[in-house]
Amino acid sequence: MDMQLKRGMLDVCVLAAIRSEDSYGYKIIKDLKPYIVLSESTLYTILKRLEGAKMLTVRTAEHDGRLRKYYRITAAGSRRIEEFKTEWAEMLSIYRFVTKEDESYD
Amino acid sequence: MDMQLKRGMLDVCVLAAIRSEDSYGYKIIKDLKPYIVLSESTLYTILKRLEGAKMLTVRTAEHDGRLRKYYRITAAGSRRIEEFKTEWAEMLSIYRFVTKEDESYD
DNA sequence: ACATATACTTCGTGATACGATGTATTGCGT
DNA sequence: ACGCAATACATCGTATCACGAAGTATATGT
Repeated sequence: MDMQLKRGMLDVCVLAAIRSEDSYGYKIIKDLKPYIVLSESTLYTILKRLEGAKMLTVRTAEHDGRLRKYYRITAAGSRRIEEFKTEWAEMLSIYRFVTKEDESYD
Repeated sequence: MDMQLKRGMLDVCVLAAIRSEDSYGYKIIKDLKPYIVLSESTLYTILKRLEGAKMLTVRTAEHDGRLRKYYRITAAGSRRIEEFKTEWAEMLSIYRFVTKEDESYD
């Protein structure tokens, strides 16, 4: 999968991964793996960016004597997912343009 | 439209714009405008990249006493468009994951 | 004891979209 | 005749961003 292509989906994928319940870095990567592969350095960069944009909040909690950072989606984060749905319609229009058969010759 | 999202589509859009007949920079921008807006600096960067990847060839021709650079798609360029169709299936799978309703609570 | 999995962090690099700016010609309105 | 918009291409610098590499530290299985 071309990195450029998935680029715009990454942020929204991470938000979707924490949508139904709070999650943490390692788990997010594993949950997303069937759909999109991303490295740890990529994920933590994204999490920081989303935190800066107030699309998620962070809380540190101990689990089995080890610290975990749990991420929770905010209203702004949910709105971002909704916005993405709109953008997808534009993507679809572009897709149709690219894949439409050439009708100049037949 | 979020730049990140359209990023992966740009190259393929440009290829699609010259697919049915040779075209030149200014015209490509106008033809793509209904689907995707890109600046001249962006387009010429892309055209150079696609030329480097041998997905298109360039020829300079005079038109109304002014030089134009006409771009023609190659077999590799057409293959790139076909490849994109496959990638789109992955994009769709990601889209479904992001937009699927949360079934944890009802 | 050692390897593997879990868990998070930082740094550097390469790719790339785009605004700004520049050059040059054509065509149109007044 | 003059100015301005449109046509047409090019270059430079910058900001964003994904990711590999490397590091730190703990838990668990063999």
